[in-house]
Amino acid sequence: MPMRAMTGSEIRSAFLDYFQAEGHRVVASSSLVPTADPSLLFTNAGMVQFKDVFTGKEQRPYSRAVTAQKCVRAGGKHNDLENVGRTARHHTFFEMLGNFSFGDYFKERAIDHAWTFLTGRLGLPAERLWVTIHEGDAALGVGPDEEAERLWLRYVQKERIVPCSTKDNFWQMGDTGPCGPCSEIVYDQGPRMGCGRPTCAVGCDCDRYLELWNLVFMQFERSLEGVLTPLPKPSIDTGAGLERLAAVLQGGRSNFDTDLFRPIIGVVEEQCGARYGASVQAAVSMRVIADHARATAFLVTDGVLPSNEGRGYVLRRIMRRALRHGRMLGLEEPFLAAVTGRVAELMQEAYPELQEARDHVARVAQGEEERFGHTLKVGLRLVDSLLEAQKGAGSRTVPGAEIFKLYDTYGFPLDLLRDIAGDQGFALDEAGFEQAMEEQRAKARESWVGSGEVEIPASLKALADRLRVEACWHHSLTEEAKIAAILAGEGRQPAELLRQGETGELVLDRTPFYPEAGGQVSDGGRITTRDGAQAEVMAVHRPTPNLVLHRVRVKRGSLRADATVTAEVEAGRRKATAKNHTATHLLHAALRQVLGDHVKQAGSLVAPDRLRFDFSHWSPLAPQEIDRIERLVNEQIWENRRVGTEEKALDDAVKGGAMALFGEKYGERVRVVTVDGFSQELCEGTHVQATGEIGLFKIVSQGGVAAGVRRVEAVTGPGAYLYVKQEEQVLAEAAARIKARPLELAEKVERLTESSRDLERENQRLKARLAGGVLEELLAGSRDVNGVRVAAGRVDSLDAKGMRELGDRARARLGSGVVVLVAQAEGRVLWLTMVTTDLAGKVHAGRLARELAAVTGGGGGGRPDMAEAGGKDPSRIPEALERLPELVNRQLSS
RNA sequence: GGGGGGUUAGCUCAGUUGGGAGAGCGCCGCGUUCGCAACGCGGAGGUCGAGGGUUCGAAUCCCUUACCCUCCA
Repeated sequence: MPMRAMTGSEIRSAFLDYFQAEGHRVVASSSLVPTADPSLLFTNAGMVQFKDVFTGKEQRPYSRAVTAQKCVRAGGKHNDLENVGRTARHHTFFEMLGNFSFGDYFKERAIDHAWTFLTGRLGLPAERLWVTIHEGDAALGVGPDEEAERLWLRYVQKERIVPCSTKDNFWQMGDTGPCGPCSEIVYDQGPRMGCGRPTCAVGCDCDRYLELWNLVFMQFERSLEGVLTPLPKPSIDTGAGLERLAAVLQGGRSNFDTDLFRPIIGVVEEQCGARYGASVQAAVSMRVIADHARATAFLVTDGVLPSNEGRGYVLRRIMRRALRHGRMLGLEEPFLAAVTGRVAELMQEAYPELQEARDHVARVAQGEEERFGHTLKVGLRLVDSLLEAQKGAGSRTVPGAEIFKLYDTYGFPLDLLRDIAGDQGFALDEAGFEQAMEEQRAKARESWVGSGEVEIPASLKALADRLRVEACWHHSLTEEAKIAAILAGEGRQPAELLRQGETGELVLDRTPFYPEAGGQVSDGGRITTRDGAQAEVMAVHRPTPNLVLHRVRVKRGSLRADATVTAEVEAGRRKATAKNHTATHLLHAALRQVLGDHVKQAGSLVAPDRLRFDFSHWSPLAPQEIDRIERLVNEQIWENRRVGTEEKALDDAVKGGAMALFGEKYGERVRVVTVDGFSQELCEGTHVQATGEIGLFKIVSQGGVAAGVRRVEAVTGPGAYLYVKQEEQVLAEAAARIKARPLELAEKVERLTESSRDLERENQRLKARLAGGVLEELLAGSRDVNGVRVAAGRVDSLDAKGMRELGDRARARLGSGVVVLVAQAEGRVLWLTMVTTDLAGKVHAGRLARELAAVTGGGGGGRPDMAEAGGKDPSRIPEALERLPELVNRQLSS
């Protein structure tokens, strides 16, 4: 027996070492963001990165592998988020240890290895281990897994081999594909950890019987009809949770009592000044924070940012839950970054990327804490006024609809609302809330149409399986090729012939056309036959690796399947695109040099006329930063650095420092594009041979795309020249208009604005004086209508604002009366009517305005004391004014 | 993918039947003070996210769109 329990780190190494010694390739953990699998939110098991290997779609140069895989389980089908912290075993982030056989060894070796490792290397007492096997399933047409039972009997007594149902012990990847029975190794932690019920046994959901390791025996292929046929070369997929192993070996009651978690909890203890375990509630909060901080650190490191949809939303929920528990511990100031920092320190040996991304993670954490703080602040205000209103209405219950609105629209945490309302003696209508919630869920489900994956039509799938296209785009622009297939019509059905004027898609056996990929747009060009037929290539794409589709329009003649054609790429477009693509790599490297290593590509467009680059970065770029980036890129162009490409193994490429991007799918062999001494990136695109060809690089714009993502657009070569030229012209023209030299432009504009402002003021003064005169005139011309003073006048020199000011002054001077102003401006009529308050109820300004405007061919209205109206016929203004006394009089006498 | 809410001065935000674009803080100037803070007076600063429509008239109503917040999937 070892004197000291193994640490989590030691268990991980022991596992990898053990299987490496047994002929397994140690494969690095894949990103938490699954590559090329839109159906999966996060990597949630060790086998995810080997999916295509199991189905045979992908080949690897090894047939046995071992991994320690980072996993996240949150959101999606099994949503355990609410359980984390309350139980001993639930986590959002955990590490899965797994060994894999791809058609190599099967059940016997898998069982031997698992047993030997647990009892031998880890020293777990054999008498505490139980195993489960699949009991068989008539519906599936599968009998009990007697083979596994026989093999287990070599190590365990029959009493400790428990048959289990399909629900627990039969694994399948999806509705179709590889599947098979599983066998689990269970550890008996003893009665002190159990529920004490007489029925307690393996499978009980208490903590006594702990599932340590799941062995999946992939031995069948499931067809669409649900029929299982044996696989010729069955495979093995296993998974053991590192946290559980550590808990068992270190003798703790929970996964949180291991060295994987205690140091993280320690940081939380320091932050809030309370001891872990002092109170049950506080302990839950500390566990939640520790767990969620791990998930946050790993997810952000793998390129996920908190947002309001998809993966980012799950991350945000995890982070906010941690923050909420922080507040429950009395932590009001940002604390999460300190905790994620500790996670990075603790795990850096196994996951060096954590340390590299540490500052980035801290910034993201801090940003989210600020945003959450804001959400709470706004929410608290709303809660206050809501409770106030309820009190006013004499109610002591908060309606479900209001709770829902707070939660749904403003993101206010329900439990916090419960606390606040409770303190003030309010009850919550939680049933009403649940109902509203259920309605929203139902609505969302209804509209759900499936994941964003584009379905490939069956006809294309069949074609792809049959064909293997030869890609020539990296070494030539013109190729002799044969038309392997033609697709035409709405359903993209195979066709024999494509006639003049028709559009369709061509499959060639070899092609020089670059298909749209990695942000680079596809080539254009033409396809011709010897007998003079000609088609224009409009777009090229590649739905599967074996299938390149050329979208064409036939200009002349017709194209026939099996015909021999000449495929010719438009060289100018290709060249311009290549300049922009290489420039994109230079820009990416320059951004990282100037802004820091947290800059990661988040999206990219490479077109012939421009390039667009999205990347993770927190603040807008300062003008000086843009200058430095632009200059750095241009310096590389002036240096005329060589651009080389090279094929190598993915591992070697990454070790050599090449930039690999998340969200991209890479095979075992990758293409590395190197700009000597400056940049190295995995890339399939087309590039220039030396940076000098780019000519000139100019950033055209920069802006934000989403929180934490910035976008830069730039042009190169002739495009950049044109851009600069245009700016020069605009400048020259502007300068010419104000008779200045371009260099003096700023100064001269400054002087002009100043003088224009002076003139403006002078104008105001004159207008005011003029209005004074007009005012006197207006008052002098006022007349009595049935005991009411009516002042009316035409003021064409004033605009609407001036009229209102004049009207106000006239009304004040009048004390009691009616003011009517009318002006003609740009062929239209503008009316303003005002009535002093003492006449309210006698004369209505709105009605008066409407009636006056009607005469001049318009309409209008307003408040009883002030109204505006318009019209279209200025020639009738005098007529309208003449009718004014009559109109006023009619209102007075009605 | 589907809901809810938002976008108004440098910042935080008001702005109800559609009819004067505002407050607080900040900034500049003047006053008060030995000086500072505070205070008083004055001032600069607004494509009311963008585009279309309805109307005599739109920050306000309708449609489209961008972005942000938020919930659900």
